[in-house]
Amino acid sequence: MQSLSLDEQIAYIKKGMAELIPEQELRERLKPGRPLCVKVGFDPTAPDIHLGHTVLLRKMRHFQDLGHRVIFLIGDMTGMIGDPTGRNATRPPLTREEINANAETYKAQVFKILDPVKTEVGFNSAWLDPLKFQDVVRLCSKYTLARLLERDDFSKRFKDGTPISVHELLYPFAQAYDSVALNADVELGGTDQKFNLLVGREIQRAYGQLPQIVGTTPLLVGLDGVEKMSKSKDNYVGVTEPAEVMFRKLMSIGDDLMWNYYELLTDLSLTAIHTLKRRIGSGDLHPMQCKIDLARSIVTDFHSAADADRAAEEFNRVVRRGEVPAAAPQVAVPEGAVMGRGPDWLEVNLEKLTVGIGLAPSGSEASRKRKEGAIEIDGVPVRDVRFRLAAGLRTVRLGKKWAIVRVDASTS
RNA sequence: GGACGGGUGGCCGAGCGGUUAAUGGCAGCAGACUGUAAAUCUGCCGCCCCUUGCGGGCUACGGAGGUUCGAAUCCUCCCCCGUCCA
Repeated sequence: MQSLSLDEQIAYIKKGMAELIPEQELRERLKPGRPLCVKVGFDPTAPDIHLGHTVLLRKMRHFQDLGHRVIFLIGDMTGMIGDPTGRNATRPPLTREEINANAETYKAQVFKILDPVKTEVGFNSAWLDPLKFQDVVRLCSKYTLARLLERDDFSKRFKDGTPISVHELLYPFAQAYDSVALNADVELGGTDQKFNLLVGREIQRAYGQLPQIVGTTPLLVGLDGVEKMSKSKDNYVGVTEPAEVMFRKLMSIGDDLMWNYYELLTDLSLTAIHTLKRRIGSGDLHPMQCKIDLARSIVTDFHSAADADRAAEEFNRVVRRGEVPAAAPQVAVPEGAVMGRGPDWLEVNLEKLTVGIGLAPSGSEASRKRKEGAIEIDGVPVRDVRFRLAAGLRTVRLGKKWAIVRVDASTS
């Protein structure tokens, strides 16, 4: 990787990046070939990582690939302030215990992307804690209120009359001081972090350092193709989800979104991605195959190639051929569903059965689905309430949910 | 402290005394179609019971009371949220 030309390095870095400010400075600093100090701060609030977060992590990894030092900085001190970014209200600060717990969760998930050997994990309390009041005053003297109010959320809240506590104004300085403490060459963050990252440049300058280069990564669009990926929108893929689930979720994205994901969630170069596009255009590559490859690549990152193969196979079997999933749970007929018995059969109430084995959330829902003909037993839609199940293993399906039901007539 | 406006099902948002489990949109679920999808079309979209019926019951329109044969719709008090004036 280090044998790449300067242009190639820049291209590698710029791929999937929203902004690089300023690119020319990065070029200059890359020239001597010394490892740069790349700093990325993480707010220890929401440690449940999904693919949206991995865009930034992947970019960090790219810097590692190029031989640079990457600092994974946990903002334990700033977490106590509560980052006002994107908030229209004051954020409740976290306790020490919460912060520590979240930091651990982070570390457990983050190394699926980052190279653990090349990653330095740090806490900004290390240098923020010992600061004296006069140090803080000195830090604050480097910036003006007017500039601070340029920031969107501050000015909006100020105009609207929503309270802004003074300590919130300090947040960008704390973050900027991190850059000073580390003498960072580069700081990365999401596009929403742009303001804070840029303050870092000014403060570093004021402390006689070379201002850091700022790189922002775009927000990842969620599976729905519209809103940004977020847990609350339920359009996300969590990095700890099982391979099969990840695979299936990824296959559900629209074809257009696939290119965006290729750019932000794989290490393929832009030229390689273009080749794929061209091959689909010429009919040489099937779009579905292309999406399968994407899903496989992402699943491999968080599990393994073998898991990805298994997931792909499972996808083929269940979704494309409509066969029973390997992971379909095997369950007994719930007692409450049994209406009658024979020597080699069991008569069940279909609605109670589907609820009892977890395919339907409520009796009413089961009843509706039954009337819609959505309940299948051994591949045949069943609309009868009372249904005779032959002894043995019966597969019951309601939409995407499956269960293998063990029908044991002999036991009374 | 004062003056208005508002709180409806996961969300947005109609309804303003009676076919109202509550229009419509979004989200969701199922079915059809397809290359998995997306898009499109169709049905569903509170819970429970009986069961295959335009069945029965319960709960629901911020909370608590009240008026009425009957209230999400009217009245009273309370809580909460916005806007404006002090």
